[in-house]
Amino acid sequence: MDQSPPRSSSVTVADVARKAGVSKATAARVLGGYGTVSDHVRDAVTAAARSLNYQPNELARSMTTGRSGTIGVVVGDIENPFFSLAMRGITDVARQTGFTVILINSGEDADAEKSAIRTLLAKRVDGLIVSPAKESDADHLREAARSGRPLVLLDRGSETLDIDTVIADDRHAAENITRRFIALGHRRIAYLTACDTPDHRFRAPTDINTGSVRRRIEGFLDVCQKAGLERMEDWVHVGAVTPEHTYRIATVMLKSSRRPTAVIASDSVIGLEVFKVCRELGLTIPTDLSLVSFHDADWTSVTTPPVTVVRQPVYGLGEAAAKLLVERLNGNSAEATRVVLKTEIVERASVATAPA
Amino acid sequence: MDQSPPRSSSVTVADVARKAGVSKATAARVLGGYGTVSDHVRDAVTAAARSLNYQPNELARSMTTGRSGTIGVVVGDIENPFFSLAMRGITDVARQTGFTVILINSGEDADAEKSAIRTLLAKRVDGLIVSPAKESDADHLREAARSGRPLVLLDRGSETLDIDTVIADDRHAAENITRRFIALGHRRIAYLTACDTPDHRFRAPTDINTGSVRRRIEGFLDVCQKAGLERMEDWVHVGAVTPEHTYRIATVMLKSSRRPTAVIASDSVIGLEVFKVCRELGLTIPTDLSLVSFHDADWTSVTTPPVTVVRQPVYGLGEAAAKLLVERLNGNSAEATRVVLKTEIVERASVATAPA
DNA sequence: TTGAAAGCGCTACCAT
DNA sequence: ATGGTAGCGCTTTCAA
Repeated sequence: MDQSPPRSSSVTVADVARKAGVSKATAARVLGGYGTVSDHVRDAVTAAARSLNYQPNELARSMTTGRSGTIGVVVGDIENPFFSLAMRGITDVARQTGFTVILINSGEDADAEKSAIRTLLAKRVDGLIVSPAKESDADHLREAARSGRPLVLLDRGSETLDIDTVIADDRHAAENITRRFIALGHRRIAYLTACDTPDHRFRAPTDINTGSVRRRIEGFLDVCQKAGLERMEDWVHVGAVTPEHTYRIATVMLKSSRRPTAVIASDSVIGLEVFKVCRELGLTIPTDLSLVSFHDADWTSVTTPPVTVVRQPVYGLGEAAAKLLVERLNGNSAEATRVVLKTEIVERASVATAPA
Repeated sequence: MDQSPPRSSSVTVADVARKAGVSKATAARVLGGYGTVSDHVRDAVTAAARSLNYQPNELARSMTTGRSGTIGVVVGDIENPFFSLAMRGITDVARQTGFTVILINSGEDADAEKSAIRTLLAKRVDGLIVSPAKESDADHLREAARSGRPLVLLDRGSETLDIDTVIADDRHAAENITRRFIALGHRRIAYLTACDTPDHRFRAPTDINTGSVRRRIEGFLDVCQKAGLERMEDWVHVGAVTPEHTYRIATVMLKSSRRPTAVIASDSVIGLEVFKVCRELGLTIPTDLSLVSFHDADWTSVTTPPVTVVRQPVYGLGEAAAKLLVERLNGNSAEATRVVLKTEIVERASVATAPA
């Protein structure tokens, strides 16, 4: 047919139109798949496009339509299995509905998150899914929500924010675990979280900026209080931001003479580290220490003993968030929804009665 | 000052220019940070922009400059720890160099990958990082490379492709493991991979479309052959595409009367499943079966026994790919590079001499 | 230093 | 059914 097709980047509708011997408008109609064209012309344009190796410019398309077919996602850390699985849920829905995903890691840093949202908005994403690092200053979220681009909060988000949110019933899960521990005679129960406070000490749930974790700690403290356990705030450890930090915190905690007899790990990365420290210190699970971790990570089922976990519907969280966003994009403008997905406790063998 | 700022989406340079009492061109110069402007005018424009809450439209900017500040990434499955870690390396470099990342999952499907690349190109990404599902038909890769947008292949890519590539020394790693096994007296050594063939049976390395895996199997077979082991092709199992598939394959394999005494798992998801099946069948590692897995996943260090792995510099793979891409974007047009990162065998306790 | 005007490639509206 | 044309919001000559 033709010799070497020209560099694709420069072929425009105008070129195709010229080659097909029709107007730019007509060529655009068939290339863009809108309006009405006769079969004859359609074939001619299609042929011309192919022979020129025409590649549409989505940027130009977005410019005029005002829609980019893109959704922006801001997560704490894509390396964390929690987020990578949620991301899978998001991207699956995106693909099915014809959207493309821009991903930005905030590193759980509020400033980075703000700039990420600004960048995404500047790139004219059609909507946003954000897993906010902090909820104390949520002005950028409110602003984003008001920018006209739909915003859905993932896994976090406080009740005070009038924004679509998809979370798990973290509080409920934490309450269940705590009750179980207490029923088994545990009194020294520790909670470990990556969330940090300015002075790395915990005083009250309001110190915690991450909604999902705050709710869990509230549930934990509530149940403890109702059971007559006092000053359980002292057993909440914050700042397990990296495995190294967790290692240090867990080591100090478990070497203490008044060490806990039960531990709740706020995510699987923390749970893994606690497990390792136990080994290192020669503590036997569950005889010496009972352990429950949030997130049903793969490793939890192959350890000896396998560890009891809170299974969160992580993929479903991402999926639901994306579906909700797409609905908004399709014009659903009902008031802000709050989707709460059920968690489930997977009993394995890391929980036992408190040592005497 | 002003009353409620207008909906940000509609504020353009023209609006700012009008408010600041300068021409559109001048306003654009300060807003875009190019050209020269007097301090006085700069201040006026900046003030006007702030009071109107001006948000630049990157789409329009990209239209005229031809650069979008975006790189497209196509991976097999972001849920896989391997890819999520590599992705972390990529996004970190991207952020540092002012780029934004569009992520598409191919699901290891060649057609999906093609359409992903097309989409990305249509969105005018500045460059691409792809982890190709198959290498047999790499026309779309060649075409992408010729489109003028730099392309870097991640973890995979054959020698015949004249495209920038970042991989690990998989072959070397596989050779080492195999030699070790043979030295320990193993003769029935199985290799399990997710890569599949049309009839789900393995005959020769050329059946394998994924470069990294093909290289490993080549290394495996080579060492076997030199050691005088014959028909080791029969011990290569393909099609462990999901945990369920792996479960089935591993179960059949390990229940067989001529079951292997050593297994090499081609990734950590497969390794985990093999570990589970061993448990279920009551096989003791390493007494009954030696196990080595590729990818130093978190779970491998907490099992009993902990499992020996090939540690690949996964984060570094992503990082190197992104750095290489950014160099290209900055004009480096030397000929295609092939970066090979070193792997390391992490000795743990899942390898022993062959059972008698 | 500043301004006017011409595009970037496409869609969308209004005629014909 | 088809063509002409006016933008989208920005950058980038070219003059002044």
